[in-house]
Amino acid sequence: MSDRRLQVFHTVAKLLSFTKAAETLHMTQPAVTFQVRQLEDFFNTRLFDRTHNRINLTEAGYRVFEYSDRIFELYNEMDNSVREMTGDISGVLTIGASTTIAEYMLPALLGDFKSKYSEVDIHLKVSNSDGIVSMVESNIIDLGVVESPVNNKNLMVEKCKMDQLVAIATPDHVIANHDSVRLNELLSFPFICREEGSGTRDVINSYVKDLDFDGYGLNISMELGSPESVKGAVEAGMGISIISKATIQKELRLGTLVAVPLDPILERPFSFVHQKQKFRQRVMDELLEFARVYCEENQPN
Amino acid sequence: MSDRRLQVFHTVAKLLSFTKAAETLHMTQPAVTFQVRQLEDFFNTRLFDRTHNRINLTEAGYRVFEYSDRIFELYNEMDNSVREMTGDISGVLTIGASTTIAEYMLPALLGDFKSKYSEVDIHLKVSNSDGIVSMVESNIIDLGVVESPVNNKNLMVEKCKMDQLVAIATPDHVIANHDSVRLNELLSFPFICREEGSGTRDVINSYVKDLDFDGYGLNISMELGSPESVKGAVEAGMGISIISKATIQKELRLGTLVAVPLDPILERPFSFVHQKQKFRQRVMDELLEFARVYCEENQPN
DNA sequence: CATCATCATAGATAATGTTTAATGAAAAGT
DNA sequence: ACTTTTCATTAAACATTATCTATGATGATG
Repeated sequence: MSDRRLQVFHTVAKLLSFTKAAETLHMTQPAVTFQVRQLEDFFNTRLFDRTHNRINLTEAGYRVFEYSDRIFELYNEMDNSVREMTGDISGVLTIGASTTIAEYMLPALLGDFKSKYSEVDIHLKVSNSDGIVSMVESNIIDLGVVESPVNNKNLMVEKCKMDQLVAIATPDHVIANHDSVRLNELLSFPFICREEGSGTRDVINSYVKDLDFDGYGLNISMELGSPESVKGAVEAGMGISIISKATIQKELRLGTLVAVPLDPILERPFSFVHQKQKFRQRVMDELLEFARVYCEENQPN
Repeated sequence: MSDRRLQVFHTVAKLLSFTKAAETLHMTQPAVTFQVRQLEDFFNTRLFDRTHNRINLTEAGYRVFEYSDRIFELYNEMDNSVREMTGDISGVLTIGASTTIAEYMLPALLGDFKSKYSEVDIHLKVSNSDGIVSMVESNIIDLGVVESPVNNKNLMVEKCKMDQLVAIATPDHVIANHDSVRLNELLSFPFICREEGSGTRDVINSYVKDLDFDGYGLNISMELGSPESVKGAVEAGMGISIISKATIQKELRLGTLVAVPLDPILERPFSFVHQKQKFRQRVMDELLEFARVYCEENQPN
């Protein structure tokens, strides 16, 4: 809700760009110009300095920016306050997540959430971890879910163990009926994995390093560019792999793959990041709580 | 500026009536219904209880009302703050005044004001004193100018001596070249005046009473319903009268009437009334100051 | 039970906001 | 110095939203 002109202005002021503000607000950039000018006409003064290629807030603009911040905070507080009173869980929640999470973890979680709270509309943006964090910072998204640890003291970070990495193989493979498998048992088999630089590969690398094998590493026979292709290769019997359990739910149900927990267990916590302002959207608190419970339930397996 | 829905809602909540809110906001009542419903849809709850013929705020509505108050205050503060910074005097000012003031005093004052600050738009509403005061109270107008004293501790009242009552006659009348005239000198002439109940008549009555004549009153030969008709009668040589100096500027310039100050002087202060909130429109402060100066200048004559 | 006052609804119209396409102006690359 | 690129503005067509007119429904009042 709230005043369109102020909202558009606020976004431009935050991003210091008409173009980026337009993208963020899902509108074209002339429309942004229009709204900002409305506001400038109203105040009878320029709010942005456009003399250089980069725009800057004028003194008046800065003041409007500060006030609009406070005004939006109040709007937000009002919104929460009313919805809390009426017990209403509805609204729009904009979430961002890194690729793997967005593709394998969130659909199930958000699906469940949505079936519980049907009046919530969820918008999901996909980007890499850094992108997600900066989107949270600039209020483009309400909530970010990323793999890597986040170090940003301006934001609230909450870890959630939803992901476990497991060894996978075809059902007829030697390790298929083990209850768990130690790393050295895997060394002899051809190993398929993601390319250097991927989040999953990083985790596996440091797992191997932590266990401190005396020189011997994994027998990497193939490096593939996506979780899907890795699964495909393993299903085709080309080797084994270590992969996020969340990504292979369908294959487990179909019986085309078998998952064997590692010993010691290899977990990768997810981080939920969001602004640490006092008044968040009620829907978001609800989703966070929902996610916590979800983690507990889907955890120890 | 600010959010239309909230603004409309706020007005309805204040007046507890869709119809009255519509009048106040210069719109039709269905439009008010529309905006309120937008807000109710947004919050997913009713804000007004319409079960009885009189509407009432629901609990949620009351909360929104409180918040909107704070939000508008911020908007207002932002507005003033920015305009103060840029030295901008512009905007819309809605003034209300009682008939005589609106017809004879304000046109000159507002004309001068407007020629100094051409970007100010002034809306003038005319009503009786009580009506004006209650309009100020419910924020329908920003500033009220009335004759009678105002006793309302919720409002700020500022007196301003702009009006002087003088004796008027044709230029060939006996009293025409007096520097001043005492009441007893007037008693012998046919006296024309406003009807019982009018503000001017009240003032004259109490003036006569205060001077405590021993029984003799004015020799009232005619009671007329408007300042214009009183002037006309005096111009036609039918008698003398006592009238607000502001109402006879044109006649003085034309020479069709002569004004003689009373001894003692008979003054009628005007009262400016407005809300006493901290943040008023900058334009209004400017107008008040302008009026003060104006009073000083047009005073001692 | 009829009448008045008040809010709701529907369809037409007016006002605002948005997009597409073209233009201008400043910075970066050649 | 000259193109290319990036970013904001302008203008006109188009879309959305708000408002008005006319009318209906409901509760209060005499």
